[in-house]
Amino acid sequence: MKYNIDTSEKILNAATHEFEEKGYNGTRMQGIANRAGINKALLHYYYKSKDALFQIIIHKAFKVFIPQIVSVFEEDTDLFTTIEKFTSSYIDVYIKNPRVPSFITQEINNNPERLVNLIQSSGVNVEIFKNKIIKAVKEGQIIDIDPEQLIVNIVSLCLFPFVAKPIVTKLILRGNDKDFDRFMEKRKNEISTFIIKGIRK
Amino acid sequence: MKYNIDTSEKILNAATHEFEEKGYNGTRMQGIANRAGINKALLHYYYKSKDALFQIIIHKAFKVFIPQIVSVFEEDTDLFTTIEKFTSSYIDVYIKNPRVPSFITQEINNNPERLVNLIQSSGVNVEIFKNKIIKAVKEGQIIDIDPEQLIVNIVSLCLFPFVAKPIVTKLILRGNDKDFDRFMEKRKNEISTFIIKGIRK
DNA sequence: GTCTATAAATTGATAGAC
DNA sequence: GTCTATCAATTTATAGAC
Repeated sequence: MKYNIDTSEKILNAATHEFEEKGYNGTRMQGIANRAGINKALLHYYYKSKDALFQIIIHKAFKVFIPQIVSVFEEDTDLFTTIEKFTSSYIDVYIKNPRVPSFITQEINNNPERLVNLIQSSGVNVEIFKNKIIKAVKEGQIIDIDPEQLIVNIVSLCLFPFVAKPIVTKLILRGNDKDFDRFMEKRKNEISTFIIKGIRK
Repeated sequence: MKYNIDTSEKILNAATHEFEEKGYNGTRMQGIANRAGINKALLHYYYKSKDALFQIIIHKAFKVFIPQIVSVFEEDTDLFTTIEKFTSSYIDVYIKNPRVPSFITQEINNNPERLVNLIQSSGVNVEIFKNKIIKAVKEGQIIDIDPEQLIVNIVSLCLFPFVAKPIVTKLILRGNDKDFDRFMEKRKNEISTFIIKGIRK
């Protein structure tokens, strides 16, 4: 056998954590090796280069997280239900993977093009969501709001708390990680109420 | 004279741009020198080390941006006016300095403690804002909402679009930088309406 | 004050033994 | 498959001439 699947997994796991915490430029191959309990040479045996390793990880992240989001878009329900489902499942994904939003945010800065391409090739189609909003406006269910503004509102309210987690935790909640988790659990269930109240006619 | 103030400024300017674009770990002293039109040795003559340079810049960023925010908190106006003024001036600051939110976000990941200390020592007191919200709830002006959730809502809606600028621009607006600027100008004037509608009784 | 040259340390990657 | 040793390139920082 050419590869030890267990070692391969250990490396991928360690690398994921390192990249999530420190970003691409902040991560050291030595750091990944230490975390995986192996040495640098073995890293290069399993994964050709730092960049190759990174690309595998970011692809994997999107393979996991994007489909859950897309499926909600495409369901044939009314706008309010879509918003409820989207916010709830979106926040839930990141409660279980709290470092991913920061990871993605760092990648936005380092390589915006790659990220945009990745999302687009993942099959995310914002137009479906836009059309649902436009329809709701036309039918008089919600106030006259730009679909773009509303979408940005929804995503901002879900994602930003994770990106600014230390600030939210220490400065606003004046607490610890447990407090943040409680805060986000509550948010998961309540944020759609805030949004819908803000657009309902 | 020991320092050429003009050169000193040129360096600081170049370094600010480099750090904002590439983050601490992505920035090279050579890159700063190139941008400033001088050489590396002179960088170290004016600023002891990369880290020292970075600290000066991030301190300066906060000295500029924090007071404008704090002042709005402390004004003795009702909650709705506070929200209107805060969102408008907050977004306006970042329209003029669009890379700062990403810069700060990166620093959140690299050194959360330093950032929290910096903000606290800048005199930001969230309690004043919290109390204003609690009072508005008690007096029946707004629905029963957690002050923490509302504050996070407000900040998220203002800041996140800047952090995710490339995604917003290309994926949601399907446009360019000009479109993003228009989008944020509109947002600056309208976002408080959305927030207030979401909490008003 | 500003430059060239170079030291000193770090880091991604490879060679080769076992 | 996994390791030690080492290379080659990069990068921060300093020494010293002008």
